[in-house]
Amino acid sequence: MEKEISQAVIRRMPRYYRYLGELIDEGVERISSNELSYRMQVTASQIRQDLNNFGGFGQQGYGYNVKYLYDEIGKILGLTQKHNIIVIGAGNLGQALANYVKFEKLGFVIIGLFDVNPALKGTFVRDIEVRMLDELEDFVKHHKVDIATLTMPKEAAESVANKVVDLGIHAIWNFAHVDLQLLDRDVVVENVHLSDSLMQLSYNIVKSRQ
Amino acid sequence: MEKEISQAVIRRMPRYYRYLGELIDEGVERISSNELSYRMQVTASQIRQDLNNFGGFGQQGYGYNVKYLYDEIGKILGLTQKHNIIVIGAGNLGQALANYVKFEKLGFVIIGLFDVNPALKGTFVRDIEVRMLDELEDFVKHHKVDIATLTMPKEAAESVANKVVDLGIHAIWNFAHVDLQLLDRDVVVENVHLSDSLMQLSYNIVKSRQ
DNA sequence: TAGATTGTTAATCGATTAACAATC
DNA sequence: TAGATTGTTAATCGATTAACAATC
Repeated sequence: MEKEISQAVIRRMPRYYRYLGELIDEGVERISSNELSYRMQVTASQIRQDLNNFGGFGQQGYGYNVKYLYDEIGKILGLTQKHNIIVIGAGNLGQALANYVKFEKLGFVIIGLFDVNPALKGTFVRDIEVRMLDELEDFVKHHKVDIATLTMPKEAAESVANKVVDLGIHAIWNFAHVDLQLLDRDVVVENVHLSDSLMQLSYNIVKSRQ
Repeated sequence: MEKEISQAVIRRMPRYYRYLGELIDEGVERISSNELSYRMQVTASQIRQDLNNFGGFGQQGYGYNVKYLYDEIGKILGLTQKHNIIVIGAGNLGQALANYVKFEKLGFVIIGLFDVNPALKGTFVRDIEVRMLDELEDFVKHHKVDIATLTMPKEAAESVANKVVDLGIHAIWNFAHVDLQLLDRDVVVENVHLSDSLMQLSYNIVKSRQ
């Protein structure tokens, strides 16, 4: 196996991707690590190190071809393939995510919305029908589902997460405010803990006042 | 000035806070760094190091008093004071956040919702009226606003961010998919880049398949 | 060719873990 | 007092930055 690439590096890749996309929009064809470092407020050294984890995308004396590098990072991030997403928990946050068209441009398409509240059954968010959670097994049989988004209350998250993995979904985007205990299960989890983010902001507010 | 505490440490504090809250709910009175490390899947050494950045909260031979430590971390994170929040951008995400009651338990209260779309003027989300953005200046004069949440399209984010700081709001919770350039401005920014999170998940999906 | 800039090795810095003396 | 466990120093590990030879 090749040497593992650290999550610190992975976390920075979407940002590179975003800046390169902006450069394309501006019509910039080539860029040096030095110019990019100035724009992004990171060191040129870090940019070159990060990119060289995945291969040599530049050319000495020239720099990087913007379009080429953009496409390569897209490949690295798996954006060349479509990702079908379901959202479990059709409350405010679930509906908000289902309404987000922006994700579709990156290849992430929400194809299903589930809840346990019978009052929501058959209602629509955009063109997505809200189904009952007990229909999930049948749904998964007929649709390819790549990612399950968890936007239900934290009490239910763990058991739903296990169910989802049982049904063959191997990626979870978790908004529930718990650490899912899925040890030894074949699943990758990405957490979005909004209240943690708010608390970090709060800390920095207090600090800035000192 | 005391030695700066790294953001790596700060990022972990809300998680400690959450676990200690759960321990209180379970009726646990005291806990050792070793027991806590087992629950949280981190090293006991890291827990003790992290906490000792802020002071000695434990007692040799005893461990940590759960309730006391919980309260102290709450103080560190600034949760003893109420934070008034406004949300700018009353689209899906903005409305979802305005509907989140959970944040209120932590002292974060959403007191205003703003947009530029006249169709939304005067509508309500929970008990929060949607106001037009040009009413913001007047609103800020009559209400204490601690945090401005940006949930508008990225094109507008930078100018709104500057306006908000001009009006005396010194904290921004930014959901717009841009890096706000607010150098030399007296403001703390916390970013939530949902599509970056999704791309990181996508990378890990591809990797797990190899 | 000469200048520019990468890819990569080496040096530094910071964060994590281990160890243990202090002490409850 | 003896055992337990912290607070803190020292050691290790990993990530970032600097330097420069390779090369376009």
